[in-house]
Amino acid sequence: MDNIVIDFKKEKPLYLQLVEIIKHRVVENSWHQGMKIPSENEMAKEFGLSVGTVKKALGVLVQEGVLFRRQGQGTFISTPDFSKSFLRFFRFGMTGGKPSEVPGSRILKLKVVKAGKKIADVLNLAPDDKIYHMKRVRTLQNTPFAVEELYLSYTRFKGIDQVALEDQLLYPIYSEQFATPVVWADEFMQPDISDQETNELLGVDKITPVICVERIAYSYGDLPVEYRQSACIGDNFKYHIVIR
Amino acid sequence: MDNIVIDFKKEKPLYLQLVEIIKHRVVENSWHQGMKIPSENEMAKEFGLSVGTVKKALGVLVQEGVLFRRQGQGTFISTPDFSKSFLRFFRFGMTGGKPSEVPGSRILKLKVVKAGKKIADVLNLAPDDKIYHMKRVRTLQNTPFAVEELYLSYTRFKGIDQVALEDQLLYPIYSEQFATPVVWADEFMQPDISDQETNELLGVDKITPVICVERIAYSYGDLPVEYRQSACIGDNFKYHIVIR
DNA sequence: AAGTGGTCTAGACCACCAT
DNA sequence: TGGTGGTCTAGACCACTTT
Repeated sequence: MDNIVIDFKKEKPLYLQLVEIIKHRVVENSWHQGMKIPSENEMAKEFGLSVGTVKKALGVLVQEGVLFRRQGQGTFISTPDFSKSFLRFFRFGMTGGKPSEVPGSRILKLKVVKAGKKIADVLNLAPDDKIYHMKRVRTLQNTPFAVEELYLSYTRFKGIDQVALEDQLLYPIYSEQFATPVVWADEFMQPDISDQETNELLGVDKITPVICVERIAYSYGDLPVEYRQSACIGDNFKYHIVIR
Repeated sequence: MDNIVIDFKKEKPLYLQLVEIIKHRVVENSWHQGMKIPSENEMAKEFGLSVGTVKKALGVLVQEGVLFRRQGQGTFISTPDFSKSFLRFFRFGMTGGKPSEVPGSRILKLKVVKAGKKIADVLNLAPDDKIYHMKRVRTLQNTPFAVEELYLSYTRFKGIDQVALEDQLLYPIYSEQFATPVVWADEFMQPDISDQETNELLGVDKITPVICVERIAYSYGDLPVEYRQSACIGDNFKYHIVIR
């Protein structure tokens, strides 16, 4: 089952085969986030490759963000970098660029419901499967900036309604209490204008621009584990990219 | 003046020095877009480096998008890739993902004015310097989707008011008629709600979400050559990123 | 001092493209 | 056929970190 050996028949470059093997080990969680992996020399021996080929494979994985390396220490499994997230703005951009404090959260609702067609599709479940449906308001310095609806697989996160979630970041909880680290995510952003209910929850009194962010968060093996819809106050939202 | 030689004293890795030299040649335009550059072997000889080191330098430049390589043919200077642009969406996203036709443009205004403080700052000019100020409506299938204001250095683009710009893409004109290719760009995106004038120009009759995109386009040597503000109908705008 | 990754070399062989 | 980039090797030496 496990392709633990390199195929020297040249059907595929050796360094790309090694890339696949390493990714596979990360996916099946025998190597986990932050962990140090074997050195170049050890892997060269293990797979019968030259050090140069191993270096090349590791270089690819560093480029892809799967690994990071530190001279004199070793090679490690990365955690995902949310610095490009649309939501990140609210944590770092609103107060003028400096990293500010962790946002607060007030839970409005956390119930077990049936997934339904759309959510089931996104989370790769059956429509009749049970899910957690959470609704919360997020704040910075006690000022609300977003209303979020979250959808989680019931079987995977069974018991999360017993955990204190108020003012907590969720991904460390997924990782530490449910053995489900988030390793990458897809985000979609759409502009809209605020409706009555959102206005009330966000404490706004007239029509304002709103940023709607959808995020699908994935764990190892491209397994979708969380679907999230956020409606954020768009007043000061500004997103930046560089085109090269 | 020209750092045409590699310094072997190890103040900096040799391959990074070569990266700088190649970038410099691109910047000063002695190597231009699309052009084939010397082969690995030639460069190794020219600079007294091993082929491996040249390969590494070229690999970095491919990663950065400065070069692309084709086996059996050679190494070439790239053109920038606007596929991540916020504006690109309107060309490719609105009709359902398939590449649709080039957007049309109706010029509303094209005048020479003084830069003023803000534009001068962005375009690296003096506030009293003259600039072109253009305003145009952009359309897809004869339906307006954006109002754009553009600002261009007068000295660099002198005579552009004599060129037929209606329904033309500007960057090929900058490149071919004014020897000023756009090689990268900075974009900022902000949501807003439509005002009266925008509504009229875009043919909308009530308050709708609007996406405001600012773009600063740069030529070789990080020289800012165009500043552009676009107000786009946000109704169907959806932007996607992957976080790793 | 031992182990790590980072740089660099000089070669070999291959796949691909133009002629 | 000759030139190009793509892969791979087996070393050497260096800079950095930990023990």
